[in-house]
Amino acid sequence: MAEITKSYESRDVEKKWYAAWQAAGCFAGKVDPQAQAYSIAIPPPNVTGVLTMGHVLNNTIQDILIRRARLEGKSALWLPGTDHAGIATQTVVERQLRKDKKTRHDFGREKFVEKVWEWREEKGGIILEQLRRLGASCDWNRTQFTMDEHYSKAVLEVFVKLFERGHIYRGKRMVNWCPASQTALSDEEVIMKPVNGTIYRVRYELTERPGEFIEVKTTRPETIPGDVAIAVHPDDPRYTALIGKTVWRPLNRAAIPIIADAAVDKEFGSGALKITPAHDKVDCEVGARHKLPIIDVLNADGTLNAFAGAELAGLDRFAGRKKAAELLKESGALVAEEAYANNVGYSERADVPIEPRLTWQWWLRYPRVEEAKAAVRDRHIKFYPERWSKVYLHWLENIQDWCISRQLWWGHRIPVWYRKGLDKETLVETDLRDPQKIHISLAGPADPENWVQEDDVLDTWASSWLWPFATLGWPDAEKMRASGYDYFYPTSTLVTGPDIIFFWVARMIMAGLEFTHPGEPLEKRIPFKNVYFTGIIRDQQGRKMSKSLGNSPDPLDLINSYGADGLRFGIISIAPQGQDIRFQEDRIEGGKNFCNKLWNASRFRQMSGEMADNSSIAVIVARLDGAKFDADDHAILDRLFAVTREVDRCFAEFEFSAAVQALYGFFWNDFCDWYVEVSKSKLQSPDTKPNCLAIQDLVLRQTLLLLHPFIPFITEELWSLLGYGAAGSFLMRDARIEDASHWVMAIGARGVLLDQTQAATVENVKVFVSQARALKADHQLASRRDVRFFVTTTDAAWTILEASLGKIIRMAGAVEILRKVSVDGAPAVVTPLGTLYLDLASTVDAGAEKVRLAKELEQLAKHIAGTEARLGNEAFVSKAPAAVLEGARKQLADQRAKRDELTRLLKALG
RNA sequence: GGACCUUUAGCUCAGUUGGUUAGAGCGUUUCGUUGACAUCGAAAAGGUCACUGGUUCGAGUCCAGUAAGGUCCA
Repeated sequence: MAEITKSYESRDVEKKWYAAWQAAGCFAGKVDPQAQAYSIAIPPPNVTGVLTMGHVLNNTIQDILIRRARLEGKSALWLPGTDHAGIATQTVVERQLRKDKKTRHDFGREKFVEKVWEWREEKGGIILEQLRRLGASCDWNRTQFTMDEHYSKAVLEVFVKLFERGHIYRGKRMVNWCPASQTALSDEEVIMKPVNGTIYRVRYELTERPGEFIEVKTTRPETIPGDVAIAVHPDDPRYTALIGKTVWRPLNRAAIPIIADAAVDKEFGSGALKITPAHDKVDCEVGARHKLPIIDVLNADGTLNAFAGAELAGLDRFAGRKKAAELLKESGALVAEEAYANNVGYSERADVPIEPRLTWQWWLRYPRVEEAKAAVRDRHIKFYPERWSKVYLHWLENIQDWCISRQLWWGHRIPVWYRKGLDKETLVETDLRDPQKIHISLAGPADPENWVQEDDVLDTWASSWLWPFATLGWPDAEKMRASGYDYFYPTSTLVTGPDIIFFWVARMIMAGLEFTHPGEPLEKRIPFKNVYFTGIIRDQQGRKMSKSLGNSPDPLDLINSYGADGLRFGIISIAPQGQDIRFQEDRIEGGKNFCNKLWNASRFRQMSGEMADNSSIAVIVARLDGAKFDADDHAILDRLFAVTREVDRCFAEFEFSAAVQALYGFFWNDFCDWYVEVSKSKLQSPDTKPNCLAIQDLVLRQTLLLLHPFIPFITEELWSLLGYGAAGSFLMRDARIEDASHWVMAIGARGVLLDQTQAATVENVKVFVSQARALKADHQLASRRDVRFFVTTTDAAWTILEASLGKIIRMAGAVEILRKVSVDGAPAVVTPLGTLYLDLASTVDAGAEKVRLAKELEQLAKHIAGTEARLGNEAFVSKAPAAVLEGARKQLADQRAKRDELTRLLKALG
């Protein structure tokens, strides 16, 4: 067997095992009727994406779940893929074209889409390669892309079906228009941002009474040429007399009416509102109520058009705003400019202010809204943390129709054809149902020469909402059979960020309910049973990590410095369930250090004695010798089973950081700092050595199993180096994790019964050793190994000490520890196992020693007072549970005994 | 305006149903390379659990309110 080197070098190990796992097909998700299915569909990263810390956290958690499921004997599938990300990808390619001074229009639709595919072949999906570095055990043979032929068919079929079922309609409505990418956006893609801008007070002159004005406030003077009325509240006495009169529009001068509408806020500004139906949602509604014309003064790209008037036409909207203000000033219409803070909607992708714009779009009335609510409310789908279900339900309560069309070229082109020569502007709802005018199908019309296809594509989310089942072959029966749709759907767990709860999670639930397993119960149609929401990773200042801020470390750099396992362990250890995470690189370093600790403890085992057959639990257990068990042996196995149970609990409740912390504490403190140290005595005696090594083998084996989901590479390597697996087998694929009760039974069958009482004595021995060390340190002897201690104690306590004396002497750095009836004048410390004296009477500074003891006595007195007060309280004694009461009494007795001993020591010093 | 989250050691955070003297990592101080590991070991210092009230024999934990910071929705 290969020798374990002095330090763990992650790089080669990671490369070696990842290649080996892949070559052996360890990641393949297979239908196995004998085993329970466990499946996860990856949240498909954008095809343009590169790995961020958010991805690291998210995908590490998924890998943890998948690997744990494998160890539990489940048949696990982690399905990977990427999202075509309409706007993002189109923007990337357009930016590239711009370098050659070209636009997509220079190529035309077909050629441009070809270019995007070329880009994707060449540069897309880098992130999937990066996930491999992280150790992600995805079934790469199943990698999917939302624009794959099969997937596209699913998307278009869903469109056709939803249209047939009456959920889809075409309508001219106010949409969120992004002038940068020149497409409509859904409400979810608009981010409200507070903006410090200017509000303009503008006066409109009454046509019939020159010199009299009505004043309005607006943040958008450039849209004044689009004003078609001034509205006032019908109950506003200031304006009652003016309703029905007209005013002069101050830009692109024309007479417009003063109308009354209850939507006007009397308290805002002067109480009068300019009505610009083309550029504001409320105005549009007011305009419709009053049958006012619509004057659109903006082009699709956000520049002003001819309707804005000669002076403004051609200007960008922001330049136009300035110019409009100047023109108003010149004409005397501008009363004042005031600083003004308001919320402005920005395009999520392009980060420019959106324009409300009246356009024809395709809309979806969501299906299965009530069922989607019930699924989460009734816990068929469980959210972790649970509180996000409230956010989810609130959104569904107030759900609005979804604008699913996008004016892009990269995406799923909507499968709608219009009869040639038809005026799309005049189509009404009934025309959509007229096959002479509109053709809607997957295959397209039989006589394509007579038809023109819809230019728009679908919103990217209108493809990704099918992800959990379209990736399993839906709706193609043959593909569904081949990919195990019936076996793996519903998927087990979705791991994602709460920021896409509306974009994606809610929509997937509705899609799953609508399209999968028709007619069957809800539990079979939901797309996943659990949803785990990760926190957001922030920098030290608490800001979101983002490319533009440059505050996000490159995960690949971190992998190079700390290893993939170190990164995984570190990130999980700082990611409590549902809380945002403040990134600290030193925690990643801590992950690396832990790996090194694990490595070296294994190395110690290898150096301590011949490796015996470790290939199964049975053969290791067979080497245990119950007769040779001492308190430490009982204690370490007791702790091992406790941590096994704790990790079980953590997985059941999705508490990964708690699991990692429990394992860290167990392995570092209980095993390395104590058991390995006491082993050094036990290993010197041929009598205790074999049993001690067998226990180490058991502990290491179980620790590797428990840790594997978190740190897969190093555990696989050590599993192999310590001989736990048969040749050609893998921890990740072939090993099975045993629960604590299985262990208790296994060692019980060997005649070893865990003795809790003995195990408990170890805690006192630890305190004893610790206090002995502290006593040395107090007297500047910490580094000496030749100190003599005396102890005065009871027979019972001495029995415990005597049983471990060799180990204690070694651990405390003593030459000997002698029991005495009484000791005078030596520095002492009161431990749970008796009073411990340092044999240095001659050199003791009695004064300092008295100060030290007095301080301790003082603190103890406070505790005693507190305990006495509690026990003296009649209410406490009569109402507290017996166990608590008994505990308090025992505590008081111990505290008093210690006080008496300290008092005696103090007196002895004079 | 509505909803939710956070506030515990110098820093970042744990703290499960209320019950001994509130924990961890990092940082700090002192000591240490005795053959697993200096990516380490030992010892130590460090907290009015944001504030105010309430419930309770007992509150970091439950309830109400206040303040500060943050997120989402409108």
